[in-house]
Amino acid sequence: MTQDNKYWYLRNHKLFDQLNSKEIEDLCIVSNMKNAEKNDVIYFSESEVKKIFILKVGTVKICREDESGKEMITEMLTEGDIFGHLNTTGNRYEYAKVLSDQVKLCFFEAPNFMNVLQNNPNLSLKYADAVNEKLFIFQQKYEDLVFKDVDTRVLDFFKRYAKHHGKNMGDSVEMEMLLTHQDIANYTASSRQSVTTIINRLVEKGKIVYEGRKKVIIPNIKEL
Amino acid sequence: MTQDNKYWYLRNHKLFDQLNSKEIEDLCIVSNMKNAEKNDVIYFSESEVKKIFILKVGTVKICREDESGKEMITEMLTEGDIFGHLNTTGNRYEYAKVLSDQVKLCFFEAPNFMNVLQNNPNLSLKYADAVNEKLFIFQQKYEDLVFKDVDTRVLDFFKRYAKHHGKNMGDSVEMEMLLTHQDIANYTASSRQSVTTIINRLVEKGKIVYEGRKKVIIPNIKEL
DNA sequence: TATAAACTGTCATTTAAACGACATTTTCTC
DNA sequence: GAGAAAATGTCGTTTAAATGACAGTTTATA
Repeated sequence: MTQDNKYWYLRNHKLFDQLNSKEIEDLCIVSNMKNAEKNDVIYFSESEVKKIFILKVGTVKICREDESGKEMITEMLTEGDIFGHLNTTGNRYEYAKVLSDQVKLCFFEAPNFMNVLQNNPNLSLKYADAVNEKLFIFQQKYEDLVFKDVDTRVLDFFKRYAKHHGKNMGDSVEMEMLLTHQDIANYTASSRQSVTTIINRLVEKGKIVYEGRKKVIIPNIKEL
Repeated sequence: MTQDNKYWYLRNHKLFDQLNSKEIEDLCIVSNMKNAEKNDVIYFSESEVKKIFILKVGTVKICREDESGKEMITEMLTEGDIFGHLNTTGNRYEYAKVLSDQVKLCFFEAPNFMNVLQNNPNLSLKYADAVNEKLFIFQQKYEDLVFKDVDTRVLDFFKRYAKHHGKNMGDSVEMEMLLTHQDIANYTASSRQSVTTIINRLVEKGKIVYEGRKKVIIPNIKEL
């Protein structure tokens, strides 16, 4: 990964698009690039140094586990998304695992990133915005878990997945399915068997179509 | 509420403690103070102008409802806490209701607050921190809802309530209970009847003591 | 201070969804 | 391409917790 690539990537990220060339160059100096592949764990919340990651290519899941090892997927992230933590306060054990064949990402060590923030009010605001957006998503997830039943949550999962990971072809959406039923269960706070049953009902109704296990087509996203 | 009171309040809030006198004065100009009393609704997410509130005195609950009117309490806030929204993106219907006899609060209209943020990188960072803290809390709430059963969630509620609303007297904690069983149910994503039963079990075990309905004592917070 | 309204207590009943168990299918790997 | 491993499909069973119903208690208010 050359310095030039790094430069252009940062330049084109929504967080940094208002920085001038000098500022981007400063960012370049404190940023690192990294590649990883399927099933790699690329981030531990318990690691020595706090880091902020920005996904450039690929898809990862962010997971937590309870004492018994039961996994929960808190986020599915893709191009342009950020994860990791700046401040060290009370963040529970959490890790990121690669779902796509490849990921490319860029990361900063927290203290370095903080320094840059300190000198760029606009960037700080954008960072606050990004955190705010995540806050909204989690508030919504929480609300969904309280108010909605499993069927609805799984349906919502497909809508959201289609939005973030699908290719639109008119009303229909085509997508590569990177998650197993168990993963979908872990994401929707449900069980593997329930997910299987719900998906099969959706397939029977023609709302979604599976071509093998890895490719899903939603014939009409509006009627899902 | 005189200008002086306003000044001292802002001056002593953690968000603003690094601003100089001139900056605090600027904040004063765009800030408003407001009093309200028990059961008043002081904030609607759907109101015309987006606002940021800072609680000075008292306790409020932040609620959401589903279509059928079922209430969920997302947050219990007290002195120094902030709520409301800066950006307008997709925040669902949400309101704040006063629980204590009195509240005093201070608020900014979003655009004004943004202006101040824009010129104070340190303040932006602190604001980002505050949002981050909220994010952590919601991630934790989500995790608890996925992994923990009702008994544990209600117990956790008492621990948290003791921490934020209790007076410590050595190992014991004394607190004014501002919530009904129904409120606790709405906060813990549970039912009124379950909460009643669980509380009575805790009382039988001597873990908590009720003096009337409004005063609760936890004899030994460490053994709760 | 009487009456209504809100809150709490305690049942039995229902229900959504997890769980266990095992068969079948697909994918991986040697 | 055969065997192992992972993923999916389909049941019956279990379970945690909601719900409904009604009685008792406290608090509000007229």
